[in-house]
Amino acid sequence: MRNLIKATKALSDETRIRILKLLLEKECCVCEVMQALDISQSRASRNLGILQDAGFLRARRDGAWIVYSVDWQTANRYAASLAKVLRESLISNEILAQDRERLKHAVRIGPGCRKGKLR
Amino acid sequence: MRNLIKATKALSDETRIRILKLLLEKECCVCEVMQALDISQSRASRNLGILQDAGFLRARRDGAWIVYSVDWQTANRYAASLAKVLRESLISNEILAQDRERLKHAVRIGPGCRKGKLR
DNA sequence: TGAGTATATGCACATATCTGCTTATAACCT
DNA sequence: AGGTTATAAGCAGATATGTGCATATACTCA
Repeated sequence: MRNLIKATKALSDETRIRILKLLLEKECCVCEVMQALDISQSRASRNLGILQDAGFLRARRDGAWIVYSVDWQTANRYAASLAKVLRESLISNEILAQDRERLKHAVRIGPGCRKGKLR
Repeated sequence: MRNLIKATKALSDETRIRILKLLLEKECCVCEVMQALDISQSRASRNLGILQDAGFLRARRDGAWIVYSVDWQTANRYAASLAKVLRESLISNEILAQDRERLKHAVRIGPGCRKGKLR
């Protein structure tokens, strides 16, 4: 029961739904997520952490970055079930379309990019 | 998106999961739910209302009682999807087994029964 | 090894959620 | 019609949640 609640709780927040829908398209590092959703670094990191803790995501290091992706082999079977539902949901949502669009132009240069520090 | 969040939020609470699992077995009135889960009347009523508002349940009057049941024809398609997931979940959960057991002995005599007013 | 940087986390605050208690509502049934 | 009763809802208090800001951590890469 605890696992199920953890999974549904994780999915009961708009920011996290947007993140998970994004990652269902393509794995991302934290700085790509924050650019795609146009949110702060701490907000992106924290919500990625919550999704990971709930069993939706796995993280791996890739050079300087930590890349998050959907964990279909998760230990939390409820997370996998819900991820499947989400995959078929919100197909033509405008907000999510914007997120995907911004992701196209996102670059892996770290959180500083949002402060105009594009070196 | 709002509908999806409403549905997941409704399912991110243990009391409501217990109620929905109970109603997946058999439709119930409020006083049966409070007896089965051993919770207060206001708590039962409020959480039934939240589940109904989220699209999981429908209510109909039956004599003196209002009977809640799972709404498979709900306007919120996400609620239906999640209800399907829940139907296959928590199959051998101990708490839910107890709820079902207490439901067997529940009677439709209203909320007063918990205060020893068994006339 | 050390400077630099991507990510995580502590803290504070605003807001939301859940519950019990109490009272209001509404519908039945005589 | 009116008393009775099942259910809903207002209120207050405790707890949980989401976020920004600032800082800590940890890893890379020269």
